[in-house]
Amino acid sequence: MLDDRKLEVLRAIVEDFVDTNEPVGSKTLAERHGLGVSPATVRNDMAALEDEGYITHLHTSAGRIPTDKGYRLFVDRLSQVKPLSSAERRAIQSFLEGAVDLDDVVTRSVRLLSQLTQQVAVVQYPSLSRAEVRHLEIVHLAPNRLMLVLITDSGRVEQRVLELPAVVSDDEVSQLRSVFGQRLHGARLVDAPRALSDLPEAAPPALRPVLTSVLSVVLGTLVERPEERIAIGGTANLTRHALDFPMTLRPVLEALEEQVVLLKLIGEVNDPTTVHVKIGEENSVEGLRSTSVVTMNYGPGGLGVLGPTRMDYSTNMGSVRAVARYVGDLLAGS
Amino acid sequence: MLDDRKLEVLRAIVEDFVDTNEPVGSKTLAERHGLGVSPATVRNDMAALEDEGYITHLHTSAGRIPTDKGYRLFVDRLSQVKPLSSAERRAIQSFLEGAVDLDDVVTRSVRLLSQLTQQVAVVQYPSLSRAEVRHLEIVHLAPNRLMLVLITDSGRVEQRVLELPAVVSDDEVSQLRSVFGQRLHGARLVDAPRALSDLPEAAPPALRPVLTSVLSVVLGTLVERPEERIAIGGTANLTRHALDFPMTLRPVLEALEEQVVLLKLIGEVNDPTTVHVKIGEENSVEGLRSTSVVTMNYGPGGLGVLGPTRMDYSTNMGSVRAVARYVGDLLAGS
DNA sequence: ACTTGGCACTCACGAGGAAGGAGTGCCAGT
DNA sequence: ACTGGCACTCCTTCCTCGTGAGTGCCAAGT
Repeated sequence: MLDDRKLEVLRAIVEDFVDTNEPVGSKTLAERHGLGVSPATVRNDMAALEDEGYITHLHTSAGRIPTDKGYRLFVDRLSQVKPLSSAERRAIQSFLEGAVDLDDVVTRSVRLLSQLTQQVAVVQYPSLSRAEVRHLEIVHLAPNRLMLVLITDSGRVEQRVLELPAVVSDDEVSQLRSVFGQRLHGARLVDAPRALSDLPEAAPPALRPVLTSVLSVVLGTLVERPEERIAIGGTANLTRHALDFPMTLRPVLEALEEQVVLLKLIGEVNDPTTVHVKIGEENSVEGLRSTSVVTMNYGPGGLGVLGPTRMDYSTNMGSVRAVARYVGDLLAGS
Repeated sequence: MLDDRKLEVLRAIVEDFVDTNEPVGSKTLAERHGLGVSPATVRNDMAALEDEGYITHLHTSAGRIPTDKGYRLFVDRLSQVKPLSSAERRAIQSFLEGAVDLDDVVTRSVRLLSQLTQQVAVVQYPSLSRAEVRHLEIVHLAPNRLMLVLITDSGRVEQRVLELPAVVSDDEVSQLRSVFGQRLHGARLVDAPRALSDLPEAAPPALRPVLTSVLSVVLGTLVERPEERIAIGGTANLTRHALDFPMTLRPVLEALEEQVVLLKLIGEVNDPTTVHVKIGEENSVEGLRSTSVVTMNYGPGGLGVLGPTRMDYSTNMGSVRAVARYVGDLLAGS
């Protein structure tokens, strides 16, 4: 059905359209790309491609533009992830190496990605659930008030304030500290419930009420529904491609304000080691049906970029992959 | 020069224009607002107002619209901060009371403000410099690596990782901990340099090298250039008023991505107890010359909203003031 | 001295129409 | 299976013209 030349025509259409943002006609296409056939032949191929749903045209006498299905085929079979230039690699490296803490790494990654791709960039903080506990600090804020500060191996710091039903002494707090410290140090957060399950019985009776409160906070807010954080940047780039958005930017901007949506974007990844692309209607999020998302995991979290379906997939996939790898290495090494 | 009726005409123009987003003409104005004079009279007043620079028109046969100067006069002399309805007050209260930690307070405030005003909301995290130290924790991550976790009275938590030139023992770390703890507890961060100035001499010689490193990080990164954080939300609201932006949203979105710019917006406040308005050209930030900003301090930080100059100043000022007060109370009480 | 009705003038805006042109689909020829 | 030719579609651009909202100014009224 789709012989090699038809695929070549599709590739040419996608590349031309991405480049010029104008529906591409048979004549210009046959000229510009060295297909070695006449416009008429290209027209026939185009008609076939249109029958299969890979391209459309807005009205009878307009050029063709790729459909979501067309982009999909292009990404899957016709394009390759484009490696970055060595200059770009160096830029990434030096830019990310300057980061002083996790917040900084994430912030810089967002900037970097949005500047490299000229799209909206999204970076998830390392997920808590898969993280290892490096330190759990219990701070005695007030007689009946504690603050838990959890530090993970990826450098993330989470805190929770906790009101106790009864007053506790400094001494009891340091007992708590050592008990939790011993049990949790080096444990992964998902394993915490198991590691802590027999705590109440094992502890001295006097400590139990406090211990149970603290335990429930640790398990409840840190393990069961760990707070996922996400950084976003480069929203201004949306206006750069404003022409590509059929209606307005409104729904897109609205969707991008929802943490849940962003997590969904980044989280829906099957294979954690490759770049992943969602195109237009493939997005489960209403309001992002006219956008494409390129994502990848860097290990304990994900990152990616979002832009119009008419984007340079090869390059963007390259950038996302490169940044994901650098960030992954950076976090693993620290 | 500007008698009462002229001022009344200006108010009517501003209110009408904010309401309808259409240049307002003498006839409709004389009808809709009970001015008790004929259109011709209104026209004369308009001509006077235009001579003074309070209003303009885009072309000869179009209605009048307020200039920045006109809005300024309106805000200063013709409008009052509009108190919120009791329903709104209750909504704010219940919405903010649900917050569990500082991050949550800030995030919720941003949402709240952007929803109340239908504009872009900006909330600064409580500034570190004015904050009191509640706790400084020193965590021994690795033999030659420490993490400092600073907790302030406003609930803010800052961390810094610190590489030491030499290996330190757990014992030394706990000494450090107690030394810093004693000196800093309850001190304001701006007073830290004084409180810590004689530390190296007072400490046991063996501890000095480490102590100096830690000291320099505390002073350098936490005191001298404390990291200001800012949360922003409701960007999608910009598209709601897209018609009001002469060019595109681009420069506005770009400006909003700069932390520095946001800080400038919120920071340039003289009187910390009242609502503050910057209108159009009054904004020192290029790119925000077509926007107005309504801000107020809530105590250790500031917050505000940003929108087109054509905004409902009375209501927005009311919302900003109300939220600032609630947030201020909330943080002071915790 | 201020206010008012009248009146000519300006100018954005939308409708209607024609010319231009890019691009298609189809067919017959090689 | 490819190609050139050709009629057709229909978007785009440009023009014109009528309409109406709104103004500025003047002379008359209070």
